[in-house]
Amino acid sequence: MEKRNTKQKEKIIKILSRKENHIHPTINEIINLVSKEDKTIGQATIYRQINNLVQDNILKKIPTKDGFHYDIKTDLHSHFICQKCNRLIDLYDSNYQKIINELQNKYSLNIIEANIILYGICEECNDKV
Amino acid sequence: MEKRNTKQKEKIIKILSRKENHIHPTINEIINLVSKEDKTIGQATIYRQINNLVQDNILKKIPTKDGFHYDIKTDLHSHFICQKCNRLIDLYDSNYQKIINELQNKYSLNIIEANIILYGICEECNDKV
DNA sequence: CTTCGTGCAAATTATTTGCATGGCA
DNA sequence: TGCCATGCAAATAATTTGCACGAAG
Repeated sequence: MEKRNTKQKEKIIKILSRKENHIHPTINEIINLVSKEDKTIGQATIYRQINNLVQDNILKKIPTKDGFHYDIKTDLHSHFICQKCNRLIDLYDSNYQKIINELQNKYSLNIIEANIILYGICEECNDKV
Repeated sequence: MEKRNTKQKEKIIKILSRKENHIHPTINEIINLVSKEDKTIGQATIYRQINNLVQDNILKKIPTKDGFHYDIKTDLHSHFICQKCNRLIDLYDSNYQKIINELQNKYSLNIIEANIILYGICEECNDKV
């Protein structure tokens, strides 16, 4: 599982690490972000590196109804997707861990990862009506 | 939004309604189930009907890391996917609604739907080690 | 009778793979 | 130097669409 450090990999991580890019991009958005800065990086490389980063637990792969999004943050939180404006918003709640613990005990599971996605209408879109 | 009742649509609903098929099938599993009983139904029709049923809230589309699964049940519950045996298990917990309500208030959201997916190792696979 | 849903095949989109080459360790 | 990661293009997989026709209302 030894992985090499290439300038392609470093550039992808660097771009995804920027605060302004903490937008849970899809693979296409990642391809666009990367290509905008370096047109020489092939998209197969981006696919391969993104999959590597997910395997190495640097990125989290978030399945949604609209396809996969990627999140570089790793602390336990959930996501809200507005069905009007399509924004993806991070939600934090102190009770997640409690619920997960309860479920672990109740069903005798070993829970490693949680994907909690809520769909609805966000505050702004609600106000606009 | 008027939809016709065709024998293809009826057959698909009938098959998915059977208890033994409450296995959160993927689109491919659905295509197999349907084709096994009626080879004359085209797969484009199955794709189209499944999407209709999701739109009409008869089926729930569940995004997971391994692609979409479909669930004919509609009551609030979450799913657990065992990363060893790949089983998808339904989990029920009375606190979901409470958490969702809290998040609604805290973030001023209008939450319409929740997708909660937990990944880990199930009891049986844990015991096998 | 009119219009929608269907089956088929082709088109499109998304993702993976084979291979020759250059770059990292 | 040896081997892995890359870029490119082609292959494959997943999903959607165009069209002529048959069936539902």
